[in-house]
Amino acid sequence: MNDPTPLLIFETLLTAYGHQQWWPAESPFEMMVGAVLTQNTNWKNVEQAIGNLKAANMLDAASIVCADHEQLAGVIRPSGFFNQKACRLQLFSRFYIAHGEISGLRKQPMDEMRVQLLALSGIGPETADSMLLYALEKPVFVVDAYTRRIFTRLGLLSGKIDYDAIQNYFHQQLEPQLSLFQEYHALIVEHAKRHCRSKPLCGKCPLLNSCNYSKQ
DNA sequence: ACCCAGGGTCATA
DNA sequence: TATGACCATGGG
Repeated sequence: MNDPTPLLIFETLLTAYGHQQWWPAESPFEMMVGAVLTQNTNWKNVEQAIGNLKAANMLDAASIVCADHEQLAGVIRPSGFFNQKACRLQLFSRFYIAHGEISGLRKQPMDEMRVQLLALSGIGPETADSMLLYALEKPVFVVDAYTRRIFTRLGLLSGKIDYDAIQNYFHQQLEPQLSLFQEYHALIVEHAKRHCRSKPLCGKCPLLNSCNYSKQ
């Protein structure tokens, strides 16, 4: 069988899992806060932290900027790395206000916005791209650890390759369509949740049909 | 008791 | 530039 294309993998995942409703958040700002809180952290923990922010009536940029560090850290405690993340949220919230909140951010060209997000301490490529894709509605492909793992196993990516190179690969292989990129990343996360977390292969993996899945 | 999770930064060589 | 240490909670 020929190598599967990224589009074929997408269709396989979509058929297997159906349409995902992503990102789970009630507002763009909540989405961006979630992007920081979920760094190397289980989403369940993030839900608690966001629930705490809502309960404290602190889920807006002004409240986060004005909050006392200790208080903010305490509120987001369940998400782990709470000291770091409190600083990151305050830094980002200041940026968010300074740039005209969501409408201001959405007016910026995608590449410029990406550079500016990356310039903030605590926002790396995956966090920046998640924000661009789900809050600012720019068609960027989000690369996460699962993406790397899955496509390496499929034999479509080599092990030694950095974030931007992987992203370039998908940008070349797919039409830059917002809904496609939003759905694709969501499906990859959903796939990882169901399969291949600790165990590499389970018999029900929908990607088993897609040729080389298993090598490495 | 160990491993992982919807990463990123910083110090060291 | 390329590893390693570090951040920290909650669930399997």
